[in-house]
Amino acid sequence: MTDPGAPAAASPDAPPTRVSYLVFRLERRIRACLDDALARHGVTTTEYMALSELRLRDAPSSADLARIAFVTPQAMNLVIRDLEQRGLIRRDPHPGGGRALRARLTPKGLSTVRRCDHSLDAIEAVMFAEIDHQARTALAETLTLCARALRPDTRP
Amino acid sequence: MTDPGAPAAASPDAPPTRVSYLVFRLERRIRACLDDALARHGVTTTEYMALSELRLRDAPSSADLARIAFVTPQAMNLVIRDLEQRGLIRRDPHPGGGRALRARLTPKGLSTVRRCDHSLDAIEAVMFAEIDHQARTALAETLTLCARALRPDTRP
DNA sequence: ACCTTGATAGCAAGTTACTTGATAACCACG
DNA sequence: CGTGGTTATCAAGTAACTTGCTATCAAGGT
Repeated sequence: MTDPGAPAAASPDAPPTRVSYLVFRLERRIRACLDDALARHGVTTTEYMALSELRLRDAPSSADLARIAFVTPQAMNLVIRDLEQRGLIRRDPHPGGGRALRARLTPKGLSTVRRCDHSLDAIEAVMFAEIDHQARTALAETLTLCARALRPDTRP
Repeated sequence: MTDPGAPAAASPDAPPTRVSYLVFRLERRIRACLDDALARHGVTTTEYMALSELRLRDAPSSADLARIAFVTPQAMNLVIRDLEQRGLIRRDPHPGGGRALRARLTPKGLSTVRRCDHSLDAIEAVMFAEIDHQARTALAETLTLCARALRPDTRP
């Protein structure tokens, strides 16, 4: 059978493979593996990403998280409210008043995100098996620069 | 207002940013830009990827394309049939018999995919503005290796 | 001949992770 | 006091998948 990874020739003008396309493909692969692994912990990849961001930041609101993840406030709110109902996070009104609710991980949420981390560690170990340390850091750096260049909000 | 790009401190144990997460974020950004640009040409990102693959390969069937893109045959079939109805591709029965239909780009499909290429060129130009040529090739190479490592089908 | 096997195309329904649009609460400002 | 900005939340819709099923076609085994 034809190898799905190799172009298999037969093209009049051969356009080079786009980096964007490589990003799409890799994202699909990681997500498929991660969805599968996280299902055993009862969370989705989207939820895991929100939980990770909550651990990293200082009690952001749902709208803050939406800006971070480049999604609409409504989309993030659905995720956050679901996580709250399942006891993985809790939300308190902002001390300075206002309508914003500051979200934090509960102990249960923290232990969940730690278990998910181990699942992702296993996937990245496979993914990076043939990649040396220098190439990994170069990859992370370049990906960060690319994402920053495509930001909609113009920043310094 | 908080910068959504920087972690903004305040975390007990600071876990390092995962490469997977960087891939997810960049994919989201590229897709948002590309969906927007391709809408003017009347195709979606998914359709554009299928059209690109059709230009690169020698008249694959819908099932072939599904394997290439890591989706189910049904999912790819929906895309292919829609593209056929819109006259961007045509399908002929396989000369060796069988049920498979070999898909090819029509002239209209080819000109469409070329116009889409220019849209993607513009996006990648922005994305790579601060990235030198060596880092770009290193990025492409590492992404390819990572995707290959996560393949479900074991190949040499 | 007959029947399974394997690969394909196609239909139907359901899911996930979003989207836009609208409503309402809350604060600060002029 | 009203006006604008930010937030949460409800409602409906969409893109891009998924699983499950059926039907067609060719090749191989008995």
